[in-house]
Amino acid sequence: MISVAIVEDLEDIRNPLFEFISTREEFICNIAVESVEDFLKAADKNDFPVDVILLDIGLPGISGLNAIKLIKEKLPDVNIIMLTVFDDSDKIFGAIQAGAVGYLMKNTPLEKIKQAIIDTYNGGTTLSPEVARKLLNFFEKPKSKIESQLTEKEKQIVACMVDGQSFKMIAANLGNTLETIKSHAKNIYRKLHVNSKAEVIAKSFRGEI
Amino acid sequence: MISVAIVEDLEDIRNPLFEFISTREEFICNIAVESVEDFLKAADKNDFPVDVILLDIGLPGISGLNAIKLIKEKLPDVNIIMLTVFDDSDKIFGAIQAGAVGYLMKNTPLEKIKQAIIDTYNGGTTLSPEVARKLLNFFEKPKSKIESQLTEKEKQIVACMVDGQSFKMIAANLGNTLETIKSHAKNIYRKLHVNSKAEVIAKSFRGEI
DNA sequence: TTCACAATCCCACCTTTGGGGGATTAGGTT
DNA sequence: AACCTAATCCCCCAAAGGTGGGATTGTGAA
Repeated sequence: MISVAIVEDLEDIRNPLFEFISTREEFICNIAVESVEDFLKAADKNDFPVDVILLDIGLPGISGLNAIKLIKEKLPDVNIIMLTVFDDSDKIFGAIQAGAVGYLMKNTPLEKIKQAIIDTYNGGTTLSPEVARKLLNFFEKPKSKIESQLTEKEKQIVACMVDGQSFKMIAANLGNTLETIKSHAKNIYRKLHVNSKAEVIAKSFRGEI
Repeated sequence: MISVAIVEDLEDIRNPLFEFISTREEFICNIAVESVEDFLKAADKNDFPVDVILLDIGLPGISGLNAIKLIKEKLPDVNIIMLTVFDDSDKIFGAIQAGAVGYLMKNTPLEKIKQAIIDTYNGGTTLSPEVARKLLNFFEKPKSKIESQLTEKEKQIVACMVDGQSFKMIAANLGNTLETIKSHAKNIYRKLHVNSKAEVIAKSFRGEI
């Protein structure tokens, strides 16, 4: 019997999923929670080892993406299948690199989800067709970088931000005043549609710049 | 209606496959041949554009693997699904790099092959679970051995920081006060020898946490 | 039983950052 | 000439972040 956990904030999705899985004789579902925080708590109390986790990628609070690393530290051998409504390739690659082994759209028929859990448990993996094609495309030809809309100077400043430098340090390093760097930062935020240095750094590391 | 071609030397496999596909109303099969050479000849004479090819990877003469390149020169937009009896990762990667978009074991049930053809035609792809897992393992980051000195709670907060969240947002998401998060942040900075959120995010993305 | 430490919260004070205005200069386009 | 943009700098003010102190509770190890 395969022990399955569900981490999904929307009741309309979590409840039918729980209903389905807990009534299959192949599965047992001791954990069906709405957040990563709740899952980590539940996993501590649970006697059954968790075999497979169905994890929403877009959870509020700790996102499913960041949760993978946290969960794998606690449960290194668990198989994580990501659930998503979007076909978001950035998140797909993030999830894969973090160690997820499956990636399904939420509208996947229940019978296919069942098969995916079984395949995953047996060391296979299930990707929705769109996700699989994205992976193959990655291999076929090195991805063409999206031409950044940032100017040369702005890219330099982003690079300094990514190093963890304060505006003051950036100004010193690039030979400008603090005000100049602040001014550039404002323009960078506008172009990237963000409003903090933290978001710029995150975007940069995700390859979105 | 999807035009499907079959290139497979073994009659025991080719004939049932042809029987199945040509009797589905979704498909038409004008080409069911035993070699790549025959396929290329048939493709010239055929009026129907070929949409999907089921191609044996281990053909005598020109192998399926080498055939991909040849076929794609003549029919650049065709979708090639490889058929194999072996779970041979070298051949898998070769086929993918050459431009195949699907990879199925020959013992795959006919209904799944049907679905794979439809998915492939619609821009998706189908990999058998074992093949998919191999691909994912290729992408997965080797996990760092450095045991994090951060507590569970602290790791959660770092995960939120990495998402670009403000302390206020983190407090709301984790159900704490702002002061609690600030207090944890202080401890995180001390443990990681940094003094800003930006540095924590940078460290995290570099896998140094 | 002490002791350490994680987790929770609070206050005060200061620095950094973000958003809203500007301005000037230099370089190109139309 | 009129216009745009990049790059440089300035001011002000509010929001967010960082630092240095606390306090309390609970758990688990020495």
